[in-house]
Amino acid sequence: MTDPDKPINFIQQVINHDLESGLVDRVITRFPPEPNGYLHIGHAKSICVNFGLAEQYAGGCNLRFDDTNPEKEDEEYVNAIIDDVRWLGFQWQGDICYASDYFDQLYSWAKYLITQGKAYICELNSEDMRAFRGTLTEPGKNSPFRERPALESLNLLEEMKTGQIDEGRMTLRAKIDMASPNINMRDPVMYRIKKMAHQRTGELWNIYPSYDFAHGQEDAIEGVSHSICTLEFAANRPLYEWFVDNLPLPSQPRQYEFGRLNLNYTVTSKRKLKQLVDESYVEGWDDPRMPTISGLRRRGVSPQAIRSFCDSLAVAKTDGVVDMAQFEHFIRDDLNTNASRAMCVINPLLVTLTNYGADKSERFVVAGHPNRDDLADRNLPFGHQIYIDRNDFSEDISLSRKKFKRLVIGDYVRLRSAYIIRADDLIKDDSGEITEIIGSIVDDTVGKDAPEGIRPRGVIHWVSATDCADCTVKIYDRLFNKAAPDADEESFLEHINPNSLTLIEGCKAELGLANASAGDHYQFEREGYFTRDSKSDSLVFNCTIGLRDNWKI
RNA sequence: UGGGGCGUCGCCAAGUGGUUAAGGCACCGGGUUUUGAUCCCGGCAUCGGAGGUUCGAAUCCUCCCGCCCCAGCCA
Repeated sequence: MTDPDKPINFIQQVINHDLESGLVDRVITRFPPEPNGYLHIGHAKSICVNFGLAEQYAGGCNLRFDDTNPEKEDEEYVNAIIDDVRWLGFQWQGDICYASDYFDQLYSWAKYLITQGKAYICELNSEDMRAFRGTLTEPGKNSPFRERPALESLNLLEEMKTGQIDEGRMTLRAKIDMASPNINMRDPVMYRIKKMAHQRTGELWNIYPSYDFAHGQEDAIEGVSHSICTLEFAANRPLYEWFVDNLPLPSQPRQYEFGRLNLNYTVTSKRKLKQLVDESYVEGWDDPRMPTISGLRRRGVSPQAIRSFCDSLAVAKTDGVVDMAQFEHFIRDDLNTNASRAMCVINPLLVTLTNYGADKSERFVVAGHPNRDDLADRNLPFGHQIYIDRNDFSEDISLSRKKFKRLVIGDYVRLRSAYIIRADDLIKDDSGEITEIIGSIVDDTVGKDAPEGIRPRGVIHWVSATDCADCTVKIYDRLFNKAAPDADEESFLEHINPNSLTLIEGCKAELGLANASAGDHYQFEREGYFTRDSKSDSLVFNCTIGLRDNWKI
């Protein structure tokens, strides 16, 4: 799994050092999502880093829900996250962990800190607390409650816990340093009152621990050796360490930060993705245009493509924006080697083959993949009438064969895996639209080179007009038409691409496709990669991504 | 502005005093091809800036410039 040629990243350097020095004997990491939304491609990187490290070092990785704020969290998200991690192919160590499982322990550690004179109940309201905190350039001022006797704080904390104090009236704060240049160290809140039921602990608690008071201790309880998070938590590290140093923890985890993944032409912020869902800009968290794991899955992106992409990313401290094209490369790369080939005519144009009897028919057995015989062969019916794509025919006979490698009247083209045909005539309706092409086959050309004197202009796909499956195809474009939708002042919503979804009905697919199921990947030859939509009962295919298209006029 | 972090090709990114400054994506040429796909060949940077140390610097020092994060009882 580990690429020997891939350079060692800075976290691996730290781990190697910790292992050699004996500081650590087993590498334990963790992926700690808050269940307040669905996982997205950015989380995938974190998942790959954490589970990947555990795998490389034969350690373990925990899946732990950081459920310390019932206000934003929901069981729906918990289940979706579990599904996504599993779908990506990762297995966590032991049982799933929850911060809420540690609420009792956290609470007793809070009391311990009060006893040590290192925490106190503060009655400043949020507005005053902000004022007392100072600013980036000015130090803060001590809370008037800072020196309150430990016993008093202990009693008040108990009252907070049991619901005797109103929300917002009090907090438990760590007594650190109101003059610290690091604002996170200016007596941060450890517990706040939230008289709210928690999806796992119910009505048991009226107070909930803050992220800072919970995270490092959760890591310590679980024996996490390397707690890897994203760059924005770097300023919280001194606080993380302060709790680790001042509490009688079972282990001393260390925090390391790396740059989170950013992709252009999309947003990776749970808050923004939730807004897109809540305000119906998309159909849901799993809308195929969403950069969520579930959206990518429904779109037809494979777990392996996501993992390959994530593995291609550097674990470093630079915060860059990765080009969507890089992700697309890995999607195509995976699909090209794994997707079965098939034919589907998206804009059907009827072709009647005059020299192929209406009562005649054949079946061609065709490979499912050009270089993989483990993928099942296909059975393609052929007959008197077929469909080709309207884009594969042109009335302009002046187009050079180099410029237009498709069908024109009087010239030949190869039907993929079938006959060479010639277009002889066309029929139009009253409005001037072409309704039918009249053509003919060249005998004995299936699976054989073109006979002397006949040079097909190119190869086009087709489907039997009588033996095919009607289907709908959904083509997606980027959700935003600006590379950095959330870069400037105006809302990212201003940059939503109004044409991100194109629905095309009346497409004609080769017969076998009628049995496709969601999760199967196909390459519709000359078009792109598709998968059956998991949310539709009828035959609907989502375009995962188009084939690369290099030709220019 | 106080603190923390980061600046190597259009994008991502190796590089830890001596290399022709990896690799991938994108792009541009050319070849193969019953998918204008795939595949194959080839092209593509002097390292944010200015000084300095050194026989020698992307790598060390100094100053400057730019970008990101922190002033939620969010995570």
